[in-house]
Amino acid sequence: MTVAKSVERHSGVALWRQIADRIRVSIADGEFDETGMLPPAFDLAARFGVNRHTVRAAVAFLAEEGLVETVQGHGTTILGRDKLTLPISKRTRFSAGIGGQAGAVHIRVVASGTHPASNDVIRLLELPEGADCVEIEEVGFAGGRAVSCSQHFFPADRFAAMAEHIEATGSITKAFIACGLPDYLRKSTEISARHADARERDLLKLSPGAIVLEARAINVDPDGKPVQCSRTRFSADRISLKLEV
Amino acid sequence: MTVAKSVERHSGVALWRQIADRIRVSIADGEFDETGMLPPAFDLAARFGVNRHTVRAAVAFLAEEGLVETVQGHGTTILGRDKLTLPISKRTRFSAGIGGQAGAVHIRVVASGTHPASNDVIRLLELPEGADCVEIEEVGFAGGRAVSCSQHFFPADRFAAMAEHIEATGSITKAFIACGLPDYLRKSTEISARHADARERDLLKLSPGAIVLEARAINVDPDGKPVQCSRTRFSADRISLKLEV
DNA sequence: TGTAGTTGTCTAGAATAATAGACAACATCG
DNA sequence: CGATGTTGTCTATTATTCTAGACAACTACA
Repeated sequence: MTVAKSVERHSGVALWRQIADRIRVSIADGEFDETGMLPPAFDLAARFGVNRHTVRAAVAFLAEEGLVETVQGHGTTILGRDKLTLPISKRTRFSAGIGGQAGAVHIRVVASGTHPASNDVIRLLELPEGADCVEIEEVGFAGGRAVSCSQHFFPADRFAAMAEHIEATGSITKAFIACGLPDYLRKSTEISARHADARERDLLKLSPGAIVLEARAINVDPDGKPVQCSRTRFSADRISLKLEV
Repeated sequence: MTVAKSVERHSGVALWRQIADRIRVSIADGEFDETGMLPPAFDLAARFGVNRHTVRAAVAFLAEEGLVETVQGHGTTILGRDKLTLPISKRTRFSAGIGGQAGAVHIRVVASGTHPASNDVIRLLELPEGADCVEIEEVGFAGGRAVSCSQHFFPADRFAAMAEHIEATGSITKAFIACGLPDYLRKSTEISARHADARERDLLKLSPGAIVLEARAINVDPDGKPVQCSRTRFSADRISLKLEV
């Protein structure tokens, strides 16, 4: 009763996209671990019952994602995609946590602004009614790949210049130091999992249906006063979280 | 910092499909609850920045799914999509559990056969080594919609004719009676959630990325002897499970 | 009854996706 | 070097998707 499954035509999803998605899960399943390479485009075309050019489009898409690398005359190599592990503890730092597992680590601000804090943010940051907050949306990169996207909220009175400092240093820890806060601690972290929404798929270059780990965190200064609340979504493909007690 | 998100071209996903998916979540979010109807095709086309015909394709797709119903000259009505609740207890019966919440309830056999039981099935059904089992794949309907698909395994010695009886009666309970077993009890149920695979999407008419609830169950006769083990996947959109202790 | 608002259908054309084949460019290995 | 196997690029053709516009068919309401 096993059902051989090929690509579906007229499904509203282009063949190359279906094939790319299936190759991606085959890679994740370790199907090509023996050789570390994808089969030749011609073989893949036969397997999926499509033209070689269609497979080429799929593989090109995966190459753009950074999942594979193809070199002319040689073949298509599967790049190491070991999941990064982000330890979460009292002293969680994105860069330090990921560093050593991946090459360059930095974050890039995609949007920022100052505005009156919402009720949630007022509660989480223990702000007075009507206080302003700095909101920053940022994408985290490790080893050249986007692995996370976050929304951060800081009290506007103490951290008005966070956005500039983050852009300059590529690190929240360093930006805190620049704002006169040399140390901070993780007060709480809540973790959930769900489907990536359109915004996350866009920022993290995920496929439809991809799964994200969402961590909602509050950081406090050494006196226990909240300095940051944030909502970070990690691509579940690329990151696993390790809770340290 | 809100980001207006329109449809993506050249993404490998047809525009009508993207639009259908977004309308589906808008409905789920209650966006059209005031009127109970979709906006006119012309308005939707403007909202998504596409042609009216493209929206029509999306709405036709949703209509085929049974999510909406459009009538000429009037508009497109959103159909009631209250989730059905299936109580799970010692005396779980699909028909009886769903009945009363939805109109016609029945199951349809899509495949069946008798073969030597796998190791898992031998263990679960407590069969002697090398025994045969009857395997049946079936889709459950409620109110005209497919809500579940299942694989069932029965000991072949006692229930050789299950497939015929199920096809004839549309009910497992009745088929058991026809096989001389007037009563049975639920021994165990394990529940998990995951993405629907291609087979499930096909049988249940689900979209890519849809989520299924998977229940693995064992039923026993009044003497405690296993008579059935099964793996049922419910469309998480359409069914919720209620555990009764 | 008639008017406004809506969906259904038809035609046609443009843009995109997929197929097909030929050959060039490159890597590897004997 | 030369043979083989691979990817890259080009052209051409077909199929599908999307756009565009016109008008018919239908509903609802005054």
